[in-house]
Amino acid sequence: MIHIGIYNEHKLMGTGLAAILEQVPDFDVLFCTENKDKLMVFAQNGNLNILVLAIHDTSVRTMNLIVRLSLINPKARLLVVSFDNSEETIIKIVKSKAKGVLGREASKKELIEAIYTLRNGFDYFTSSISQMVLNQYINKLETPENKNEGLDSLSERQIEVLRLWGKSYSNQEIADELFISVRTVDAHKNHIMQKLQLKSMVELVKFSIKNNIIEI
Amino acid sequence: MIHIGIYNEHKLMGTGLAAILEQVPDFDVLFCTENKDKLMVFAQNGNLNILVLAIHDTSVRTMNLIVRLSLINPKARLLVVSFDNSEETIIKIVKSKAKGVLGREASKKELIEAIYTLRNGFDYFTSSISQMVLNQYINKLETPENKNEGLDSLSERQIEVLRLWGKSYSNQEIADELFISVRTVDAHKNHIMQKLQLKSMVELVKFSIKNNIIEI
DNA sequence: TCCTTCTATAGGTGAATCACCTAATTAGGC
DNA sequence: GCCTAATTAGGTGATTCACCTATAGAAGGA
Repeated sequence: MIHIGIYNEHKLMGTGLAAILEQVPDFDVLFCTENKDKLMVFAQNGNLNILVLAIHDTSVRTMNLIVRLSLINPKARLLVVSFDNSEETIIKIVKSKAKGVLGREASKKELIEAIYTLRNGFDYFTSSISQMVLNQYINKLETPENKNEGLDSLSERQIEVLRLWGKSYSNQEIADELFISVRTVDAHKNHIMQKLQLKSMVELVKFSIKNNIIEI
Repeated sequence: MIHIGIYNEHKLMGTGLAAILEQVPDFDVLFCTENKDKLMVFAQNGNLNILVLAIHDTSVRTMNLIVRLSLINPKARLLVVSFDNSEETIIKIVKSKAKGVLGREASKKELIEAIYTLRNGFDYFTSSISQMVLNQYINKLETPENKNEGLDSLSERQIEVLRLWGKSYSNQEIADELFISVRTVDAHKNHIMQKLQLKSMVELVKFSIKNNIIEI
């Protein structure tokens, strides 16, 4: 008997998952909740084998939730079902201690397969996802020099310029604010673009949002 | 016997909904798909009474899908299950010809109740949602002048330009893509900025992200 | 210590874009 | 028929972008 818990912010969908799993004789659904606090209590159950987490975003809160769950009950293995199966999201989930990941294209059969696999002590990733992870790994190998793509590679001054620019300041306004020449502001932006390998201002805005420099 | 069709981009969740509905003796699940093209074919089935649509975003594409579905088979009443139950989203869904809306907090019982209600010719909205709609209606009365702040105020062409620009296309590239002059592209962007009362490109990117024109 | 690398600063130049306009044509609504 | 909006495109000057170069200082390694 495999004891399973379900968490889904979308209550109806959680109930749906439960309905699927209850069809399998080996499976026993211990709980199914859309409430985070209740989840934290239920998750401490010593009998719990598998915890199915359906997530709808990849916010810091959500990722922290996964980490916390893996800490409060290491015996319960985490199976994350994610609607968003972009490369970025998958990497985030894998990093956050999940033992298995299913994407939006997963089938009922795959869900059941994944649970058995996790129960047997192995990790499970949907084929499309494992391919993705592999690609990511290969890319890492191919660039021995870490591209240093993140915020860390930027200097304080560069971030400051980016921050003001993100507030819709013009170059002139930024220059006035920082008591430097407009050309310097321009140079800073150029250096940032070069360093981050971005093609356009649109991508720079996206980067800034991802890194919490610009609020949306 | 109520004949039901299910569409959910998240295949697993669609299967889950099917599992719930199959437990009800009165219900007959005709199909359950995550494929838009197949949905379009299945939806034409004359026997179809209820079409359950689980949606994960409120992009123009998704809303158009709802409208199209209501047109190709007016007999099949649409029940939309939305993860996002913000006021904005609900209004969009209601506008798009859906006969019923369920939010993320809906229960299995409510789903079944909603289907019976729709079958009987009435509309169904979760309580939290109907309250919201009411509030919105009151607000509308209070502001006779439509603010027209959103995506709706933009023309198809303007959205198209915005979409390409959001893909980091330069004005010249957009012009080539759409077979128009660079100046026209520029004019479109100016009109967009004016209409939306945006101060900078940064704000335009934010707007585009909020409205699912740019993916992040 | 010297050498290298990174950073902050600022300038040059030409192309592209922005921010203001005007304006013709067309389509839709009242 | 009139009015409004959309699409198209051009003018002009300011601003910014995308390439460079260049200097002074700081940090770090051989």
